[in-house]
This record gives sequence, structure tokens and C-alpha cells, in this order.
Amino acid sequence: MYRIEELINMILSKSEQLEEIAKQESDLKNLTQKQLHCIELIHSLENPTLSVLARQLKITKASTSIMLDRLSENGFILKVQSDNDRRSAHVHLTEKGDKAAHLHADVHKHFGTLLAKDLTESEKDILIVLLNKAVKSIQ
Amino acid sequence: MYRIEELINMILSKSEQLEEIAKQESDLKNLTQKQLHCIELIHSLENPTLSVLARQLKITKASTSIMLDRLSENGFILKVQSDNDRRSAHVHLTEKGDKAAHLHADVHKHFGTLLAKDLTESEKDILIVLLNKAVKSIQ
DNA sequence: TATTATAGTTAGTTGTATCTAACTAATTAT
DNA sequence: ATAATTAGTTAGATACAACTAACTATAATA
Repeated sequence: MYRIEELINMILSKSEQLEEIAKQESDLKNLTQKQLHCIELIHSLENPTLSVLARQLKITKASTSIMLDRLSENGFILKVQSDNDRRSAHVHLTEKGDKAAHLHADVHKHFGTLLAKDLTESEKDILIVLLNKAVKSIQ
Repeated sequence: MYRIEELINMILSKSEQLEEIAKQESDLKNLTQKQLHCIELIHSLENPTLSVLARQLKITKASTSIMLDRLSENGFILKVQSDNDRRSAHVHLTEKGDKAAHLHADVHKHFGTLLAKDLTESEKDILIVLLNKAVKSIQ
């Protein structure tokens, strides 16, 4: 019987592992952690400008510009000229980029299913209730 | 009420966040992810040779050699000449390296406590039983 | 309108993470 | 004893992730 921190440890490391495998099996092999994070942020910020993105990533606009160049070359993003401000562009994800943005969520979904696999329906329900109560303390 | 995959997601991202904070607050700020991984591996392999480490990290011995040079310069590891094979050395963690190796475990422990904070004793017990059953499916 | 501020790019630098290829020294096998 | 293997290092290359500083173009302000 594992203690709570051992369980956390196992869950976290297994999830990381699944994520790595999912990345290897897709056409996202060459995406770095930073690039993946950037793509996820573009998704959650819904087509931000470079400046907004740089602020969120807590890096300079120069660094962001270069990172976007690379993501663009590799077909993950597009820059779309803004209508109201001709200096700026909004970063859009391509289909490939969108797929990458969902990698985490997909893995978590799969992982959730895997975790619940051998639980009965009522056990699942109880687990969900307890975890809901537990995550309130970490927000 | 969150679904299981949302809960997983929240737990994983919060844990990452805590880890980042713990790293910033310690004297481990400048350790990269790869270096931290390497240090954890040295710890779990109990003073491996360079070759063993390289095999586990799935990188070349040349790359490993350079990585160890940097870790050594920064005071995380020591190389100790092997007794039986004069070609090889065993990598040992310094006190600082050992501290780094425990970063993950410490964060997980803290995180476990945090998660259980607002649960009653019996809720905790049930959660632990259910998680134990659940993690069996992911091993 | 002239000044100031903002959006983004480019050039040049530093440091990490990899690789391959070529090497030395020590060990093992023939 | 010679040949083959293994442990580890060094040199040289490529790519990513950051930075600062200097720049252009556009927008906002005084």
C-alpha cells in the first residue's frame, strides 16, 4: 500500500512517460518542451499577438520572434496581419499546431481512462468526489 | 465538479508549478531539466559509470561526458576513480547534488500533504485505497 | 505636426544539448 | 603477445533558447 506522496510520484512520472510516448508516436517528435508550451499558450490565448505572447512566456519579444519563426518554418503556426494595427500580427495555429496543442489534454484523457479502468462505477464516483475536494486545496 | 481528466490536468500542472517554485527558491535555479534528470538518474542508479549513465539517458557517451563536466564545474557531482577498472570512474553526487536529486520527491511530499489538507481522516484513507487500486492499472 | 511610444525584426552573443569522428588508455579475448 | 573491445575524452558541427542593442514602421499623444 503506497503512501499519498508515492502515489503522486507514480502518477506524475507515468503521465510524463505517456506524454513522451505520445509525442514520439505523432509527427511532433522534434517539438521541444518550450515550443510545445508556446503552442499551448497560443491555443489558450486564442491567437495572441507576439507582444502578448512574449509577456505571457516571460521572455523578450526578440526571443519570441525567433521562436515563432521556427514554429512557422515547421508548419505549426501562421502569422495573420491585424486589421486595426498594421504593425502587428496575430499568431494562428495550423492544423498541425492545433494537434500539438491538444497533446497534453489527449494524454490526460487517456491517462484518466487508464486510471479508472479497474475501478467499479461507484468507486470511480467516490474517487472523483474526493479528488474534487482535494484539488480545491491546491488552487 | 470536474471530470477525471480535468482533475489529472489540474494536479499535473499544479505540481509542475510547485516544482518550478521550489527550484527558484533553492540554489538550483540554473539547473536545466536535462541536468536535473541526469542528477536524479545518478541518484537512482547509485553512482553509475559514465557508460551506464549514457545508456540510461539514451545519449552518446560524448554528450554525457560534456554534461558531467558542466555538472562537476557547478558542484553537483564528483568523479571517483574505479578500483577494479582504471579506465572508468563512478559518478557521485555532492551534498548539493543530493539536494537537487530530492527536489522532485520533496515537492511530491509537499503536494501530497496539500492535497489531503481539507480531507477528513477517513476520506484520506478512502482516497489512498482507491488511488492504490487505480495506479495498479498504470504500471 | 512633432514627439513619444509600441510592434516586431535583425544582428550578434552566450550557454546548453546533441551529434559524429578521431583519439588514448586500459581490459579482455584469441 | 597481438588483436579486439571498452571507457572515456576532445574537437568540430548543428540547433535551440535566451539575451541586449539597434533598427523600421506604425500608432498615439501633446
